Amino acid sequence: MPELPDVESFKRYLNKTSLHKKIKNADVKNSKILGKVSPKKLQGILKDNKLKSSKRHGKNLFIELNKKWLIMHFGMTGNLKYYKNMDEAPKHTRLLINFTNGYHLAYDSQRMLGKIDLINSVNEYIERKKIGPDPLEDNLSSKQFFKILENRKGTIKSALMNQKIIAGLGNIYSDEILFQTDLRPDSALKKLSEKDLNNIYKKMNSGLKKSIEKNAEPEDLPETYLLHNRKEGKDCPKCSGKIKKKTINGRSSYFCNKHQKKK
DNA sequence: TTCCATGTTCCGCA
DNA sequence: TTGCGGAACATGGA
Repeated sequence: MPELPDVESFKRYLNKTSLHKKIKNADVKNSKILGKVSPKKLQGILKDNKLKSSKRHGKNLFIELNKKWLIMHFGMTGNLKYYKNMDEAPKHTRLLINFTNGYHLAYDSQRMLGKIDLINSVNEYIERKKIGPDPLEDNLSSKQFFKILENRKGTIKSALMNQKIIAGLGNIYSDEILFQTDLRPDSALKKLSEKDLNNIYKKMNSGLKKSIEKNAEPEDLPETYLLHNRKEGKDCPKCSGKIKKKTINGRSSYFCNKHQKKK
């Protein structure tokens, strides 16, 4: 799940459910999901604290505490859930925050590919990790978009997925954007015209916004989206073509063999 | 049993 | 320096 629209949905969910509530205590269920912070320190800081505000940049969710920020990355299988009764607890809870009102907020992660850490400054973190601009949060213009892709080698797909170039797109949304732009994911970046890049820019923005509008629920997205048939050999949701699969940058890419052209 | 999965990082090589 | 392939991480569904 967790690409930009999913993390944005987590953020809104967190804001709606968990901000400004007094934390009774917190429980690190599996310390492998922690970065540098120790379970003891994290639990100590969360105890009697409040979640004050939240920010998102790319696939990262930042949650403000007193003078500190909690950073959550969701990996491939991360999720947040706010609930009251313990029988609703998600199966793979790795961090559990218990509020004094009797409710709980669980960070769930089946495959544990995500990370939770404690940092001092959001901007400092983004700079240090060299994370690129967020298309929505940073209001990225088409001009800036051209500029950050300028003089880069490789395929358009790997550029879109590279968090250091642009933050938030993953495997599914990169494929989706290129599907809607009629370009094959293995097209060479330097062969794309300004018009191609402008199309990608537009589809990226409209696609991300549309998905956020629908809380990143795939079933609520238009039937013409690739994600409904993102499997080798399936029918193209847009034309009479068939879906093909190719490994690009170590990830499976899916595209229509008919309406998507390689440049 | 084997393959694959919405992510990131590290290594070796070109 | 940049980019790519492959592997590793840990878990479960098909």
